[in-house]
Amino acid sequence: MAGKNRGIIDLSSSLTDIWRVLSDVEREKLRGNARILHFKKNDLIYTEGETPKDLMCLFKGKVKIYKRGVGSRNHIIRILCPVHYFGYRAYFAREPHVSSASAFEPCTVCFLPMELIEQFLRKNGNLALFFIQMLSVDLGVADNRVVSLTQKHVRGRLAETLLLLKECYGLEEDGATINIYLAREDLANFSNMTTSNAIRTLSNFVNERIIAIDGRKIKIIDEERLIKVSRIG
Amino acid sequence: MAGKNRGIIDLSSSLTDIWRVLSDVEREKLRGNARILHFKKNDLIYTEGETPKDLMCLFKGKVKIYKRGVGSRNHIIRILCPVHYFGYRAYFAREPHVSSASAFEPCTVCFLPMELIEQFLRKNGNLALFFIQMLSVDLGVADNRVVSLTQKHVRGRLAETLLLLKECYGLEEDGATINIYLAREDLANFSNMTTSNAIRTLSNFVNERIIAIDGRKIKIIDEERLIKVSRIG
DNA sequence: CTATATTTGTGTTTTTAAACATAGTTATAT
DNA sequence: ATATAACTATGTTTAAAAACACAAATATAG
Repeated sequence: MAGKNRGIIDLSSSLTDIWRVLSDVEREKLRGNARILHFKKNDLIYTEGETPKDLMCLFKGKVKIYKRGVGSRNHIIRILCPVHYFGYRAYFAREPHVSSASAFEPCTVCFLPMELIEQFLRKNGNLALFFIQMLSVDLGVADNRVVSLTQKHVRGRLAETLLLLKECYGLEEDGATINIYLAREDLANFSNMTTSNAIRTLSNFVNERIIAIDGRKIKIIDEERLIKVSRIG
Repeated sequence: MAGKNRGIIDLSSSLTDIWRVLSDVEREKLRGNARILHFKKNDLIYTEGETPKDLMCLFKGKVKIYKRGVGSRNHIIRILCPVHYFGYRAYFAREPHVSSASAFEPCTVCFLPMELIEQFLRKNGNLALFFIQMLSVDLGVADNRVVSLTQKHVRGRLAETLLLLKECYGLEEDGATINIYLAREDLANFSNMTTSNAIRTLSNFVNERIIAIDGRKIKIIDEERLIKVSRIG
């Protein structure tokens, strides 16, 4: 795990979701145990097999959660934007991490000891519900995603990924360009296809005037079509 | 939702996991609100789009949780054996069911109102942890499964499924036959392949003396090989 | 700023799995 | 008990995606 520097950050405004459901005593205790780390582009935040110790909260930057697959093919499980919590599932399941997390771009992450969190949530029903809800939503997303990834064709999968990226990271000032700078390989690993297929399919979308590309920047020209392609393949 | 008859069943011995973490007051309240229903083979227990109302606990029988996919292709997300809880995820995520549950064979299911459960777990940290753990384990399983289903080849996926079935439902008295009676179509839907591919690949496994089949009954002859095939494809 | 490594783009070939067709078999309902 | 429907088995064809190859463009490190 790389990362350094203790930033001067207002926890109460950054950890909003959790902060809201904590008591004053809990807040104080948490404040004293929070560590804030910075990661450079491509830095590993945690990795498969590691023992989970902290609840992590992405304050700034973009993160991918991914798994080693067959051969050297990675699979991106999900992508994160601020403010989202991660890294806690494996702790609760009492098992090592089954995935890795790394920074797409420079990130600020807050680390909170899971032991403390577990201690709190045993007494604090709202905090417990907070985790139950996050896990429940993520499990629902996973259930839906597996059908898309296994049953849709390449075009449908890539279209879905582009829409997810837009959903997660939003658009730039032009109201069309997806606000993330991704290698074709990441696009492929998030869409269950080879890099060449991602490149080729992206080119096809350009020819069909569904998107426009400028290097790694992707502009959505015809969202209706993209949604349709995502649905029917 | 089909089902009938109020069975005479000892809740305390059947709901062991939850029962253990409840207070006496909670137990009494739950006892008064539990409904026990019986389902016939192939009966639907709940279905996609329905509003989740109950925590369900499988007392007896075998259940599949599945999703409608592209075209008429279903995807089996997971299979359940007694005693396992299900149907609560969507309630916690505050959304309709994204999956359906149906009975592989005659089943006994206990229904507990989710409102009551949520009310309890807000005060009862152990109950909250119980759900957090179940969700965390299931999410980890889902994360692993998606890589298998998307990256392994047909042989590897089917081998993995056979091993999962053995894990879940165990073996018959002969110590080799998997204790479940499944159509090839279900096998296919659980392994992300077409029915013909499930049939063909099963035949191949028979020719290779990895398994033996007698109608729908599958006997594992060479588990080592099956594990190897599951790993390397 | 330049050299080197990585990524992107395209064409071609090969492999894998789906789709289709059809016959035989087994369940199921009446 | 028999008719009907559903499932299983196998061969053949077609389509989709992976693998491979290589040139061009672009990042990145020193």
